[in-house]
Amino acid sequence: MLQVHFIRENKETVLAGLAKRNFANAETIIDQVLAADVNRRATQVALDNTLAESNKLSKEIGGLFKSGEVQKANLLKEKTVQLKEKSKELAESLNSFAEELQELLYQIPNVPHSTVKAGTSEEDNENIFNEGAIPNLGENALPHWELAKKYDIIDFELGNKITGAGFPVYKGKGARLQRALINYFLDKNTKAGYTEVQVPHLVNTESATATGQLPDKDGQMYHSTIDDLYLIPTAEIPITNMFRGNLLQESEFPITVTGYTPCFRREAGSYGAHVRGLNRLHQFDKVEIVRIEHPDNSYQALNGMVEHIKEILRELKLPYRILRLCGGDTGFTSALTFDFELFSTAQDRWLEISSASNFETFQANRLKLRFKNKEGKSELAHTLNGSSLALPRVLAGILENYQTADGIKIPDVLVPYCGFDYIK
RNA sequence: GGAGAGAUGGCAGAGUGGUAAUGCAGCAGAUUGCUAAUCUGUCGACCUUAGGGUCGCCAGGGUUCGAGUCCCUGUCUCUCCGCCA
Repeated sequence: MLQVHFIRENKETVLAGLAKRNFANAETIIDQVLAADVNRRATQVALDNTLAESNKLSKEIGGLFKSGEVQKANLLKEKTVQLKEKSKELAESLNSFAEELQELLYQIPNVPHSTVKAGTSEEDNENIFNEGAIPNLGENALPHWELAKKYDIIDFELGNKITGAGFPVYKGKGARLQRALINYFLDKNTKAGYTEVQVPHLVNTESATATGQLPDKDGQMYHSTIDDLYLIPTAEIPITNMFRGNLLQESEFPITVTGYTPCFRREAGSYGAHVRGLNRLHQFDKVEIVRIEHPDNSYQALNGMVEHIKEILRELKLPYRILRLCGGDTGFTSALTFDFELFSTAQDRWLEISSASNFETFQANRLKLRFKNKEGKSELAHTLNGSSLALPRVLAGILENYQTADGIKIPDVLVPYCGFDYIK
């Protein structure tokens, strides 16, 4: 959520930013925000003045009672009754202006960073980095869902029986490889200074709202209505909300946390060949990194996250590219997002495996996550997160890119974690 | 699930109807021959900035001229019991 005073003081910047996202009716909604803001403030001033008068009278009445001047006191009492009615009306209208303002602000996405290009869809994303050799697999290369069946390591039908589509069962060396990846990722992250946590997999409405999944992505999360809890679509929610409402000292920066969780997504509206196999699941595993940063350092921190993820992919020897998302493809809450995609040779397409974003103060505003700055004032912190990494597509990439006539070769760096070097 | 206790500023912790003590931490300044001590101010949010004003003691209502304090509803935490991995 953008801060009202930021919009008030930087209207043109906000409009230019929203234009890069192709955000419809930006001007209209910004004007509505500004109007609601003016109304809210004017009403608050009127209310404050009424209450001030009322408070003053109450003090006088107190004094009169003490000195025994009951008649005078009763006269003043009548006056306060009128003031009370007036302030009640003003309070109600203040509330409705504040609510209106809040609802409008919830609809406005973050202002993209200056380096973000305008664009409407993934077609407009900028490819800014490529690394890793694309293997030559020959004509008999199989997509991962065939390999999974051939070596009996992932059972999609079994998942269908137990739950439904998009809930695979990993078996034998498939399960072991999955666990190896989780451990490997967590080890890499903790070695880079991230503190490992295990967090709840269900969150309340407040948490989901603070990181921006609600109200924007309502319907994408599984919702346990009886307890009003949501299954997490990403560890970003519980981990970032660990710090909700906190007032930090500058010396506490940077805060760096990593955690492994399953992620649950309804993926309503997804269909077709692109959702085959592991490409799009309702439940998948992911290791996440989250940073809370001083505003002056957040972009440097984002670059650090990108370098960190690069190193992991380098070690796994997987061919990948980095995209800087265009305005239209950047998430609602993000100011700048880099997507990592690995190349699946057998499918001949790029698969998104990580997304690293700087949210600046957008989440912090809802989280009320602040720090004391050098002037002793409270200031919003910056929040960032990235996947390091999402499991299923990395698994798909390994199965497909490492397939040989003798079976699936395990990347060297994972062999100690797996305890085997081939899946045959 | 049953019973009891509780929720106050960044933290700790007073305050049972008259308008939020105190300590620690933070920030600013003063002073002193010195890794520090001492003193002063500041130290929640919003509005307005010339003063100021308003709100704020878990949330939402109510009583009252006036509520941290009294009443109602809800949420959460702790203790004990029950159930259970």
